[in-house]
Order: sequence, then C-alpha cells, then structure tokens
Amino acid sequence: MLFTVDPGSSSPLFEQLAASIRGAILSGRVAVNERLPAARDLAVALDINIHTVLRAYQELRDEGFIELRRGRGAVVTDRARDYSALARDIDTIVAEAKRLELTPGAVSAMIREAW
Amino acid sequence: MLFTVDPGSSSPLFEQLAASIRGAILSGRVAVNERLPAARDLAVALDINIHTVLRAYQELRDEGFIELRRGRGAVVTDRARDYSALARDIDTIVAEAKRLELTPGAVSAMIREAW
DNA sequence: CTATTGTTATAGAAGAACTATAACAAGCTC
DNA sequence: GAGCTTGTTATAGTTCTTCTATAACAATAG
Repeated sequence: MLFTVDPGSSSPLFEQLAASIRGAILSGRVAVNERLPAARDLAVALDINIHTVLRAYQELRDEGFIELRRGRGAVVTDRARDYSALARDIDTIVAEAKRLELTPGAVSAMIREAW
Repeated sequence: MLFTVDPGSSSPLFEQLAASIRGAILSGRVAVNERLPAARDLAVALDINIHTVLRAYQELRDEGFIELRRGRGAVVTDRARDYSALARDIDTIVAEAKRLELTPGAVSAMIREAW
C-alpha cells in the first residue's frame, strides 16, 4: 500500500493519513491529475472508517493539494511545482536539528514561530 | 506576558505553552540558568490549570530544555548552544514554503517524513 | 439508467485534554 | 528547626476530539 497509518501512534489517524498522502504528492510519487483511491476503498484497505479517510481528504483539499468531486473522486491538483529546493533545505534542517539533539516537535515549533 | 496560549486553537494548551517557552529558550529570550515562573503563578497568569502548565514543563524537561526540582522551580539548562545556523535555515524554509503557498502543517509533516 | 463517489446527518463509544482538590516531598530562607 | 515555596502524585469529574457505525442524499461517469 502506498499510504499507511499507525494505529499505535499518538497523532490522530486522519492527520497521519493526510501527512502520508501529502508526502506522496510533494515527492511526486503520485502524479498530477492522478486519482487517489476512493475513500471507501482506502478505508477498507487501511481498516479504518470512511469518515476518517474523508477527513484526511478534506484537509488536503483545504491545503489545495487535491480536488474532491462526487462520482469522480479525489484528484491531485497541478500544485506540483518544483519542490526540490524545499526538500533539500528540509534535509539540511533535519540534519542540523539532529546534531543539536532537537525533536521534530521542537523544530515544528520553531517553524511556526518563524512563520 | 512572555508566554502565551490561544484557547481557540485546535492544538492542546499544553503543547502551545511548551512551544511558546521552547521558542523563547531557542531564541535566547530567556537565558540559561534563568528560572521560569512557578507553575502555580503561570497557571493563574494564563488562566489555565496548574496541571496543564506542569505538563508543558514536563515535556520541555523530557526534551532537555529545563530542569525541574521541588522548591527550586523550572530552570533553563545549558543546552543553549549555537542555534543561529538552524534559525537561518528555518527562515529560508519558511520563505520558500510561503512562496509555494504551503501551510505550516504541511511543512511540519514534511519534516517528520524526512526525519 | 445504473454504479460510483463524495457529502451530509445522526448517534454512540473511547480516549485525550482540562479542570479541581488535596495531600505529599524536596529545597530555600530566616 | 520553622515556615514557605515549588514540583510531584493521586483522585475524580467534565468537556472535547477522535473514531466508528449506519444511512440517506447528490453529483458524476459510463
């Protein structure tokens, strides 16, 4: 399965799923105009409720990554521009943060502060 | 007040408070060996429960940013090394992410993925 | 027309977050 | 030592979020 969630994690399932799909989009593992699995199917595959899947989909729609239409499904928008520079900078930050023995939460907090 | 929380936010109060204090430490706004407000006092000042404050304090202790001792209070540790390089890289990422019209949540998710 | 798919509504269960009180233990000050 | 301050632990209850379950509905595709 392309997308995964961890029922044992402390973060909400719908957030995990949104993050998983978002990562696939940003990294280009799913292409523009490609259709995501139907919410019902993905719910069955991940053994979670359809509403949990839909909540993840709606979060991604609010962020502009996908479009949702009845009958048609969830389609990846053409937001897929050049994320390579950002990905490279993120790798730099992660390495630096690990050296400083920071946690992902601490780095996220710094980003929110800098925003 | 140096530290703030937003009761209307979707994220937990204790996380907000931890993030607020963490940001103050990493940016040097609170010095090494400086004492944070007593949990009881901060609880009154922010109009939240003392346990909510203590949970934030304990999170920061787990991350190594402060030390907690009864009678003495919460003291900032000497983890304050050179965060300037990280801060600069974070500014770069924030600028890049804004240009790409990403959300702070999306960037945080990407960081967790890259971790 | 029929099947597919997201949307909306309703309801309930489980867990996390937050609050409230109170007693306790370690450190500080005098 | 006496007394105050401060974090720690315990207990309990309320509220909110998350997740599930079921069902009907509306737009799209074929």
